[in-house]
Amino acid sequence: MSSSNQKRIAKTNASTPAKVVTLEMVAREAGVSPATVSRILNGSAVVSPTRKKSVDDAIAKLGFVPNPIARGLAGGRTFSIGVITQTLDSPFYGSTLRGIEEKLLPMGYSPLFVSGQWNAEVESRCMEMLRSRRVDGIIVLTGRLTDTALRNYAKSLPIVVTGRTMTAPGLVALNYDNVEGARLATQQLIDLGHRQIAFIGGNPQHPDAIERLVGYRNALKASRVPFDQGLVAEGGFYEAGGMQAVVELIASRKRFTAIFAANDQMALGAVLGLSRHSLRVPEDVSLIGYDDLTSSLYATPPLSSVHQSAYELGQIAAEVLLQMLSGEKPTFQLPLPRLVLRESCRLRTP
Amino acid sequence: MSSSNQKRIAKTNASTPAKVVTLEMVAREAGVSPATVSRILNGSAVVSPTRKKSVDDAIAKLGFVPNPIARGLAGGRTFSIGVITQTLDSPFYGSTLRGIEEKLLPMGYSPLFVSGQWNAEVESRCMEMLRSRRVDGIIVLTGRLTDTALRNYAKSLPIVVTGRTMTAPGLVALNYDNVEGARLATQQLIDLGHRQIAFIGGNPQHPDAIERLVGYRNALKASRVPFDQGLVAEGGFYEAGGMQAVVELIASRKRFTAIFAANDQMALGAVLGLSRHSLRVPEDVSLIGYDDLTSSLYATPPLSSVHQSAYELGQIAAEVLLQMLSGEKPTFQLPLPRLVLRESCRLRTP
DNA sequence: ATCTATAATGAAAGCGCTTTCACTGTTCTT
DNA sequence: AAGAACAGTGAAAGCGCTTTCATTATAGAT
Repeated sequence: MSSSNQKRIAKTNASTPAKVVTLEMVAREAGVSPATVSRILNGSAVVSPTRKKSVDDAIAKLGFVPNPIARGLAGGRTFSIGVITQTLDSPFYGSTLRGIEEKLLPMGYSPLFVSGQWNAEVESRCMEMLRSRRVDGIIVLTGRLTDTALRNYAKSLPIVVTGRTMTAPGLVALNYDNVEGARLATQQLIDLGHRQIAFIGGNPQHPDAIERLVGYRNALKASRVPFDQGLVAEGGFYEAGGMQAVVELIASRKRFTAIFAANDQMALGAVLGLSRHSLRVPEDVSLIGYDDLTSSLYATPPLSSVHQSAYELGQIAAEVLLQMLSGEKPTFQLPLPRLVLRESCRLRTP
Repeated sequence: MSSSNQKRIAKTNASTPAKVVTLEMVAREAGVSPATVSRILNGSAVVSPTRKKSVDDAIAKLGFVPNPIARGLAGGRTFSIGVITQTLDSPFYGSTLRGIEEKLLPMGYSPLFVSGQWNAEVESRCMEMLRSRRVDGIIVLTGRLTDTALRNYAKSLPIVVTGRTMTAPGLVALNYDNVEGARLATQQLIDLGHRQIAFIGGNPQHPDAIERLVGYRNALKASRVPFDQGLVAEGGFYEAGGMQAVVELIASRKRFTAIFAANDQMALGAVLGLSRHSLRVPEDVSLIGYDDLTSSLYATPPLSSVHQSAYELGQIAAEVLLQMLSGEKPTFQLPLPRLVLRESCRLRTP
């Protein structure tokens, strides 16, 4: 920061002649003390209706908007919520961010989004940054921090974390039932007559990936279909990996008539991989994905998928955090995963 | 905000026993005045090397992190940048947000993302919100605000806006050359022998949509291919619209052998629409999209598209704003749109 | 009617930083 | 060698709020 910098700022401000209305001006206008105005603003004490009225009038007349910065300094509350997402451009979490924003803004809170990039160290830095910005609470979308680390952060700040199952004081974890979702998808393929069902998994360190594999295996076992490690490939949760996984699967000469991919992005990549070998979906291979992205509805063919509303997840996370901040005991109900059948899977043709 | 709320907060803070290191503690530790520490932090005045050293040591020893809230109140600068995007879950702008974040964070600035939802009124509210949060500058990603409105906001705050061409004091506009990009795509289809080239446009109020139509027409004119209004359909920039547009085009019984879609999402929808009528890409219809989304690379077939880096756009926008904030004259170079040829278009088969 | 508990208010002290202002030494001038 | 100019520095006054604390007015108790 050069000093010329500072000067320029000063100049910019000068060009905006004292438009800002302060609480003190409201107090003077209403003929009360600043303390009274503050109390009305925060509902932190009872104020006589007479004064309340005159203050409200003054606020309206002057168009007063409280300065969140000053509130933050004085009161310790900044009305901002830190949100650690992993990448800002994820088709899945993007909707979650939208859900969070939509719940927060009407309540006067602003989200502060930062990307952890699926990296515990980066996430820690984000945490520090958010704390230094004095956010009132934090929402963590999955990520790679250890439960212990989170538990620790939760000592100083209310936290809502998605994508894991754990409990700790000052922390609530929100998790969709991945095992059940994966079971549903696999069971559907079994019901369609498929027996050689390949599984394209995500990053094996990722809890979602692990749980979905479990669901896949559970379904197989329930129908006495033997599990075959050779039918499991890793796709890293991105399109490229899904495509690569299919290519490897085919190269291994393992027979399969269906694929369950642990997310839609990999499923989409798989479609391309299959087509490279002149295999069509669903004529030659049935396919089910996971997440039910908006774009999956318009894939060719439209992709069957396990729906879990990312948007709703965001809304719930925000709501829960708001409840924690207001001292209520958080209550919530996560929707169950459900299978959305479209055209990417069909009866096995013998 | 109930008073129980306040109490709860107080309690939460109490459980974090005075971990916060303040500038004053650093000053005491280093044996200097707070003013000196501040000057070192901001580089706002020359300080003797001796004291600088001892202050730096004290900062390191105590692990001091300046409180941006207090800085905001005292200095008028919050080191936060407002970013008005339209939806947080856009596959295109998502990358832009990432680009912005990556440039801002290392410089000590934090982005504050808000969604304008392609609605001028909502955007105005966002603007007010950002101003009330005292952001140091604002980046607007396209949006629907009038140029006049922006010009006005720019009087009190440096602004960078993308997706339009305009000039104003305190404002810089960044715009990709949509006309040229659309011309490139259309020309390519013409070069491949196509003469009946349909155009699926976006929302006709959207400048991008208008400019891309112009580019399409320019290319036709340059090759003396007559323009046919019947080959133009509107797809609203989403998959659903792209699909719908194709369905209508087919229903109108207009012949066409190629389609240029004004963005990839519509192009992807178009693929599905075509397949509904047993038309394959590229065998029966050649297709080129716009934006070159990551997912387009893994579409089946991989989609040819006009590449314009959303990510880079974000980076440049952030950089330009930073330059403005430091009083420099902003310099930048927007990359030209370029055509990325993949498998969705081929020579016309007569 | 007198005393105490309670409700409603204002004065004033910060929150953690920046910035002006005034004050010392130094280094140049001439 | 004496005065001017300047480089470093600290004291102190805020920034716009919240929150204690003390004070006064009012209701309730005896």
